[in-house]
Amino acid sequence: MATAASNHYSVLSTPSSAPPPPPPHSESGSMQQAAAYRDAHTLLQNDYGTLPGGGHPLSHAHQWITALSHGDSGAPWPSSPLREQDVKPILHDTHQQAHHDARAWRTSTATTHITGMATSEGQSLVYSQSGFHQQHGGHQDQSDEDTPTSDELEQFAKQFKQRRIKLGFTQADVGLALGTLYGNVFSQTTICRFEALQLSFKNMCKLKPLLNKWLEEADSTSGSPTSLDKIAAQGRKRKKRTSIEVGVKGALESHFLKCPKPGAAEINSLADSLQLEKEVVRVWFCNRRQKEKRMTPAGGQISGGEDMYGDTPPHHGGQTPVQCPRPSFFFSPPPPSYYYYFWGENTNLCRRKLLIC
DNA sequence: ATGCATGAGAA
DNA sequence: TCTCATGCATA
Repeated sequence: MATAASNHYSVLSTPSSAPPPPPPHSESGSMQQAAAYRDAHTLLQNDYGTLPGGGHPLSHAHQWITALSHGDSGAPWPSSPLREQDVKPILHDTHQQAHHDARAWRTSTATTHITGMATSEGQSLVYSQSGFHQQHGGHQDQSDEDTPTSDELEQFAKQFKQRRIKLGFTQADVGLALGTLYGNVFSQTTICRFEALQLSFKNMCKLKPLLNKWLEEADSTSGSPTSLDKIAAQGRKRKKRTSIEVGVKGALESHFLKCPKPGAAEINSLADSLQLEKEVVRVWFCNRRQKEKRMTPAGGQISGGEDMYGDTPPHHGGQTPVQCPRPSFFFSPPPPSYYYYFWGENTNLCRRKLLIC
């Protein structure tokens, strides 16, 4: 089953050699570029701005590529190493990031001294991953230079989102703007995750300065329209997204609970029994683990340690890693359907609860 | 908003 | 082979 990838790989190619990324020109008016671009594209693309999360019926820049795609059957995906789309923003700048990782996320209460606007902090996200404190020991302040605390990040994210929406920009717009402004393009996805605190702490720290700059730009600037230069899409083939069936997914979840880090052999047999490509299974576990490490779970709350399955290296030692072959009590054999429902979106939450109990 | 995927770098 | 940052594609 598992409606695996239908042999169709979208090919995104740009005939002409894609024009180089926007030069790090003056920052001033650059902001408008995105706006202009947005306007222009609003007419061409469907828009994402209408996302329930608070989007505006604006545009949705990053999908401009799809418009250029043209079928190119056959060839298995990894044929073209030409991956320009995943424009890896090479931000070497922003302090090579401290050692802290996702785990450093929002720990205890911490100091919530945000410089930004007031946001009803009534929902305290609880993506605490155990109890790690960030080293705001010696120098704390976050400006852009120092490592912000998770609370600061949280506040900033909220503030950012609010401002962004007020200014009438979509997440995609911002992503593009970052490209025109600083040469680092980001997708709607990334901006979205930033706002939702679904990135690793480290990643959040890296993006914050950029978004902050953008915010300042956007705030200050008002008119001056500018050219809309942007990065053109590059061609490449991408495996069509595999759609894993609910049932299969449940099975995977089940295995994940027992062993979040299955070995090759295990993956193989799993893939075999579930009738999935081995690679798909492998990737699924990778993504699942990654998801587990993010601070904000789907539901928006969580509050446990990250290493419940002890996959993390000798990091912040001391913890008692729940090794792979963990006691299997709750995932005995109730009817699958039950499980699916049980896990749903809040796998993290559920699991933690269970673990705590 | 999120699931599956890619690729660089690390282990 | 994993982690991590990131994004296309899709719900």
